[in-house]
Amino acid sequence: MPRPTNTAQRREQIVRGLLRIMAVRGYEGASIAAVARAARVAPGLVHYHFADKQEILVALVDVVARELVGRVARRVGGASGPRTGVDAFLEALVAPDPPDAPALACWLAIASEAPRLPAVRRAFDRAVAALVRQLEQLVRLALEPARAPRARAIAAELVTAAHGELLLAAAAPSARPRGSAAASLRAIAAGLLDVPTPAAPPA
Amino acid sequence: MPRPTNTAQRREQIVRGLLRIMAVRGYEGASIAAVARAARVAPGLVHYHFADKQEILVALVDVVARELVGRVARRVGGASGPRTGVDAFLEALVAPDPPDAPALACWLAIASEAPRLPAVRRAFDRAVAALVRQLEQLVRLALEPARAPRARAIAAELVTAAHGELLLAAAAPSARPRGSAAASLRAIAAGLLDVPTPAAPPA
Amino acid sequence: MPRPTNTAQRREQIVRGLLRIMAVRGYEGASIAAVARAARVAPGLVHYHFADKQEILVALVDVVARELVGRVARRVGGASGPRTGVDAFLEALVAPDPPDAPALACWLAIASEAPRLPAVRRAFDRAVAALVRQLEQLVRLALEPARAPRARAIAAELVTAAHGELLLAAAAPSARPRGSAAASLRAIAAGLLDVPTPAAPPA
Amino acid sequence: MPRPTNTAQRREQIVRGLLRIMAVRGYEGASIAAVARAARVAPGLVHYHFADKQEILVALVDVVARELVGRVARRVGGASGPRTGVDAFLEALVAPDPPDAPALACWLAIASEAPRLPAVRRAFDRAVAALVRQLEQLVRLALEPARAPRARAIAAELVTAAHGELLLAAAAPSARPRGSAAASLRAIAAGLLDVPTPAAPPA
DNA sequence: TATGAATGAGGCTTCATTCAT
DNA sequence: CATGAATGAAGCCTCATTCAT
Repeated sequence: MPRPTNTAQRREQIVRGLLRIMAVRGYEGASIAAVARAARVAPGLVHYHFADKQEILVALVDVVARELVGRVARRVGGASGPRTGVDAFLEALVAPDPPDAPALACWLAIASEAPRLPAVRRAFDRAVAALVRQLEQLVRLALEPARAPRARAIAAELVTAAHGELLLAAAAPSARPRGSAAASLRAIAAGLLDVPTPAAPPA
Repeated sequence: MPRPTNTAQRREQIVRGLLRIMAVRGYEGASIAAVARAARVAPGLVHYHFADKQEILVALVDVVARELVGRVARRVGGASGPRTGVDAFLEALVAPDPPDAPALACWLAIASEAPRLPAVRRAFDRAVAALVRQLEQLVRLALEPARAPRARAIAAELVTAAHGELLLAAAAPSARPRGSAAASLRAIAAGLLDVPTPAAPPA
Repeated sequence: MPRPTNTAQRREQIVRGLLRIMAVRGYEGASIAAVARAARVAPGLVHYHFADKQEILVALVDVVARELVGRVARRVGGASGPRTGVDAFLEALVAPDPPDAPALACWLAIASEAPRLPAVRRAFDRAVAALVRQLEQLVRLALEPARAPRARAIAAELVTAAHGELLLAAAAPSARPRGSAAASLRAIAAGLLDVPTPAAPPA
Repeated sequence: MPRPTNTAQRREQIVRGLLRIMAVRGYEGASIAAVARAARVAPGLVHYHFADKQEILVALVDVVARELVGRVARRVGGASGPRTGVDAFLEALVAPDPPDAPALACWLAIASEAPRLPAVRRAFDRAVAALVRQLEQLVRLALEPARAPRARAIAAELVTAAHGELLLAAAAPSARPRGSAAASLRAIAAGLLDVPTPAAPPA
């Protein structure tokens, strides 16, 4: 077995190349050549390790998702109470420390492609579901026991709202009020955690 | 003065061609040729009426925005009370009647391009701001007077959350709980309208 | 209707570009760029008039087939008797006048691609069937009336043998005896026209 | 003298890999990677044993030729009379038992490449010449002594016609009459063996 | 000998944009 | 205004070949 495989590293390297380019130019704007350059790799090598461009994107979903989950966990770890756990989680999603900015920009770009790329959608969908479950634990802690069954739904609503923040922060920056997106999410969280769900309107 | 100009109709026609294609294939996927075909217009004519592809997209933002606002107004008009006004508004954004589906898909596609296309971003930003102001009126009615200054922020938060619903409904359809996106938004609205904003954490 | 269409001429022009290149380098060896150059046309124009490379090839089958049929008809027209009609036909297939050489080389190249390209196979199949029918008429004249029902089969056998000559003349030039391929075909024709089909062996 | 060389087996293994792929996809369609996979060999090894792709093809000519000759010999061996010997030979060429099909498909693919690859053409040419000589013996037995000098030419004509059958069976399957290609060849053989060559036309 | 990674040229195709009519 | 052809620059991908191990 003369030649040990280094596929895993190379794939990661290339995926991170896509991350860097895509954060700035989006998926369609990320040419294979640019990705290869960013990954410091010969262009031909990209298709040696990936069947096509989309496959890199699918791999990227997992990489970025892992980073998100990791970062969120780190921030939440430092939170002092149940309520602050939820807040820390949401803040991690929308108010990145500078080094996380590319990953978040990328995350949004991925979401933008997902509707039209089934394989990407599946991967993204799984990753979002994981985020929701992660948040669900924190929500459960912050919720009075009687409302525990709502934990999942509330977590999903918060994750969804956070994605709205991500989207509009990038796409309509001045249409929303001053103040951090995190503050908005805290307000929403507060509302969901404290108020019982209203009955549906009589239609 | 021979020939009355028909530029306005032609532009509209072409813009609606883009709308139809873009709702399905996204912006990059909408080739000028396909747009022209959808608009039943010769390809060459497109660049007679628009300097470049992006200009069509910018025009599209206004067209779709007008439709959104119109539809929202129509639905809200039928609402019986202040609270149902807000709910109707949100529902109009996320639960389209079938004929509105393409416009909403397009809206999301526009939002996805906005971060990287300044001209599009400006137009989109204006449109979102208009939606926020429109909702602000309804929120004000549903809010006890003492909290009126929060109306704008709450409206913005709700519009933002609605965009999160749009995004994840298309990009991560199974990661969120059963039930209509509208119900989730009602829950969020209820929380925001009834609960005072919590103080920021001590940081 | 400002701009009259010239699609037909351009398509022909491009198809003849393919003919010239393919006669020398085969189908895979005929790059779109080379074809465009041979046709004195910009590379991009090729895909304006043809969906893909294969479509040019399919169009080429018809063009070359028409030429073959035409040339054969011309040569046969000069033949003096029924037997010489058949001979002239076969000679036209395998012993081209110099200006016809590229078309015949191309014909063989087409036959070589046909097995793996269904659309090409269909077109080629039709063209060969037409040749067979054309020859059938001549065979019928040369055949004693009692054997008329064999005319079609004999024509097919002769066309087939002629394709064998084409193939081996190009692929195994020295494996066959001196003397023109035409002479060999005359011998085969003589045998088929004069001798009743033998019964199949008892197996 | 450590390690006995296994070069011969490896080459054979690789050549048979090419055979399998080429029978289905043709020469250009047979990538080195696919051949290596079919041969269950690492891609890098291919160019250790062969200087380039064409060299594998040249080697393949001999392998397939050997198989053809062998199969023909086997079938002819079972023939009862001189005439059936010729018939058996031709049948072996055009009506393969199922396990021989890939080799014949490959044979045709080789013939298609030969015109443009001199080294391949030489090898193919030699192989065809060998087939002709093999058939010549059988023809001689079936021919009345006075016509013995024609044996070689007749053999060549029959081999040529058989290649025509191969080509059109693959490229124009429905343009020829029902019934086995073998029957057509029997008819041609009968004609050539029984009828004296006609004089050339007066030109 | 053998492996699997690496390279870089080149092919097909798409497409925004321009232009002659 | 309108049409349809024309252009040329990329883009994605394939692949024979080379190379380090």
